[in-house]
Amino acid sequence: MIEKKVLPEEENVNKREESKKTDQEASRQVKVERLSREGIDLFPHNVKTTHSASDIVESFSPLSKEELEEKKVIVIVPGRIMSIRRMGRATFFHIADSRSRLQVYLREDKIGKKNYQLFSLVDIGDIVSVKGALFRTKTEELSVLAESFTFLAKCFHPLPEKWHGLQDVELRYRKRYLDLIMNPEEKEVFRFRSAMITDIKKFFDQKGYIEVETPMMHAIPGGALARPFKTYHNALGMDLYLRIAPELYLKELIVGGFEKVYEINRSFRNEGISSEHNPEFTMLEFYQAYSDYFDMMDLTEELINDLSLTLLGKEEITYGEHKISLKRPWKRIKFKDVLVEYSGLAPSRFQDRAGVMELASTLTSDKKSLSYGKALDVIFDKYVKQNLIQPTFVMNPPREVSPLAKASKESPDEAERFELVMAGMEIANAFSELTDPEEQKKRFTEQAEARKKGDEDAHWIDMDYVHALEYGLPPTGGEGIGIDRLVMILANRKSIREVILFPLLRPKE
RNA sequence: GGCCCGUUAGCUCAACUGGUAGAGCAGCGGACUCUUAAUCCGCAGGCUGAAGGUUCGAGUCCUUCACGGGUCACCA
Repeated sequence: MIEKKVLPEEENVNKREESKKTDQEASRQVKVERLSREGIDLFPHNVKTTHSASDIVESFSPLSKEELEEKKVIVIVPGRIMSIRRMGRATFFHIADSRSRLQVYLREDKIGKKNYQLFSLVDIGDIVSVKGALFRTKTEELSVLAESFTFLAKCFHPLPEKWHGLQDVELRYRKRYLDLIMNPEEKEVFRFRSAMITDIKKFFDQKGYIEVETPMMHAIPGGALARPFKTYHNALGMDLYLRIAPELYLKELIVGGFEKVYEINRSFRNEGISSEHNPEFTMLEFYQAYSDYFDMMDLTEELINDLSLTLLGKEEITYGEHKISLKRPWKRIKFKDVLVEYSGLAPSRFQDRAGVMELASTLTSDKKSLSYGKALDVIFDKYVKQNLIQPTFVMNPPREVSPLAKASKESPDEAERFELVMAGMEIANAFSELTDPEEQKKRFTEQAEARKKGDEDAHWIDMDYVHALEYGLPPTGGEGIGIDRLVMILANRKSIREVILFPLLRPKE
């Protein structure tokens, strides 16, 4: 009885799946069955190849028709079929690898009637390897004259349109593989990203830094002002938080005697999603003993300028409608001056504290925890940031919003800290690290009070970290750079989702 | 979370003030041995994101919901 009840349901499930199949998928299924009947392995374990399509394009493009004919280069080349042009007893098709497309010319008289018939069961999207000699067509296109072909994988679904590619943004993010198959320029973005990270590592390695890995799961989330993701460790029976920043651990390594450390890895913040925010994002953080935030400014200029020269071969880049010059030196301006200069607000408006507080309170819903320092920060975000297109070091923000930075000697309300803003986006954040344990404890206590008042982003008290400081942290400059945003700027992409392979989306259905 | 916009064939897009849902590519069948967005002839493909409502009649108007994009808020 039970089995009978279960079975029809299963059948229904299968039927539903089958009825979901489109006519095109059904037709591919029929081909699969016919090929299997012919004893053809559609998913072989391996394949021997001699070249990739890119290899061939790179190595043989300079050769003329005659040179190719004379050399008789036989290749075995794999690739995904991107287009097919059948013309009776001859067929042209293109195969693609990660960089290049290569044309294949297939003739019935060359590969035999039987094989030519089998090829009629090949679809766009299938992965094959082709063996044959290189030649040039009448129109001079470098091509393979096929002697044989082998299935490497069957594609069960039709590919998106060959001319327009995949346009639907949602589909592009949900099925990134389709985006990558269809839109080669998207592949370039991720190739660029990879090259950039390689160069960053080279840059720091050459300067004597060591790359380290610190925990991603923290008992106390620290190093930034942000809301964390919470998780739970069963065996230890404890709550853990995904890190919001690696900062505190990296400074503990400086205490431990590594003078220069960096880490490139994910941090996680449980906050809104936007074209500039993904809940998990990649941050570069680096710390250098015996330096301060001025040294960090120099280093930052050098790094980003280097990256642009190495990867793009220029110092002037285009970002959307803006031209951005990365020529050194970059603008350095104090936080309080930038407010006056770029906010568009009358300087007099910053003269009385009450007026500033009032203005800020109209800009934010979070009024409970609004202090003077926070109020200035709110005004900066709302009125100033978007106007800073050229790279700008905004120096000495309020001390109150910088609980891990040294206070400025001359103006104790300010922090020895800067934010690097570019294209209206915050790219980096650095300070002369606060090294005095007593002062750090005081700052943490201030933060705890702010938290009590409802500031959910206030820093947690981390006595382990204070304890580490008690052993002596030398004067240290430290910085975090948002890698995703830096890729956005250098690769000219307007959304962070365009530079993260799998951005977070709500599951559909 | 607020507001605005979008969701139509596998893909890219049409469909006027409510009146029979269409094209290109892809697919299927046929012709074609140098094509390249191949060409030519023919065919098939849709519960218009989901659920309600208004109407003689809804892809189109209204409500709710889902997902996405933009923007504001939040957020370094």
